[in-house]
Amino acid sequence: MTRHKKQSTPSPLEAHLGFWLRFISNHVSLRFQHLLEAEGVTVTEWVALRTLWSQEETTHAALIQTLGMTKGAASKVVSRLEEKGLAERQLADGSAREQSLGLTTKGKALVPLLSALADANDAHFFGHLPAAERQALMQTMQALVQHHQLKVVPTA
Amino acid sequence: MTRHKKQSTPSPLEAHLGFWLRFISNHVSLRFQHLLEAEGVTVTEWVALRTLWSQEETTHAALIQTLGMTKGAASKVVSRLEEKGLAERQLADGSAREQSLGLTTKGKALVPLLSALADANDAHFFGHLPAAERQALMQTMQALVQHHQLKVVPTA
DNA sequence: TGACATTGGTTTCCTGGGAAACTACATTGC
DNA sequence: GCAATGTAGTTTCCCAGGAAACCAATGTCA
Repeated sequence: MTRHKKQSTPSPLEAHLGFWLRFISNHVSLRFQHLLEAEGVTVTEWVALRTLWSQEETTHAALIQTLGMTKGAASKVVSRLEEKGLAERQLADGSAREQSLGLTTKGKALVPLLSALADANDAHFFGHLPAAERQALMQTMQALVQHHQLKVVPTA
Repeated sequence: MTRHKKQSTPSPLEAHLGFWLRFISNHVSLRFQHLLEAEGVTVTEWVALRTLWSQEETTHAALIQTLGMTKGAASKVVSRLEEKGLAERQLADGSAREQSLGLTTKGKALVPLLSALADANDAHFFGHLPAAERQALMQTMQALVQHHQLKVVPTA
């Protein structure tokens, strides 16, 4: 935190909460990425799949929202999923342009499996914490989102 | 967390602590990135600069450590810093291969400024929290690192 | 109805990082 | 002394994502 006296030396990296969050977050994501690898899917693809799973009909725009990526990137994600036979685009009713995205049966079958991996990964990293602390941590994070009105995950 | 009964529906993304950490972390990094942009420097470059600042003499290997990147990528970072006139490589004494890295005067001058930005960014995101909570959060993060013996930031 | 603006989605170009091949120095063992 | 092996650092190739140009369908307003 900034103090009023002039700092004689620039604050070290580890002085910042941002540093530690990034540190942990990267580890968590990286491990998850390795888990997913076995299923031939990337983390972003997982997010997309999970999103498509919840809503039977999803628009491209909605996907962009939850993915927190540019529309160009999102478009490519969908293409990849299509190539892997997990999702498919089709034109939305009454439009020759907007598309509705959905999972293939293969995709639908895969999601629960991936979800289990996500659970496992979270358990691996945080399972040893007392439930109260886990709860508190999640609370804090959500409060931050709230406080700053953070809208969409920028994949940064 | 995994329950013993079979889940009827795959757990949503937001059920995972990893999700929230990534969410916040990305926002924090992204904003910092924008701040740095004005100075023509990326986040990784900042990390490298700050590291070089602490030790008057840094080896390439040491840099790789703190950057948490492959040696190839690290090498490129150094090259970029060199092009920007912020750092320089030179052969370590008594070796025709190992190099010692250091900041140029321009680089040395820049670090405190960037450091201030890092402080400001952290303050922006976490400054409103009571000191105790900030403390607790950092504690939790560091405990996680400890518990899992996390070694190096994988930039993922 | 027809010009213009808007909007959904794709494509192209560029950048940063990982993987692995590669180069040149260094070390070890004979 | 010199082959074989190891090691520091660079380079090449590839992939994912952002930015912005682009294309086509839609909406709007005169």
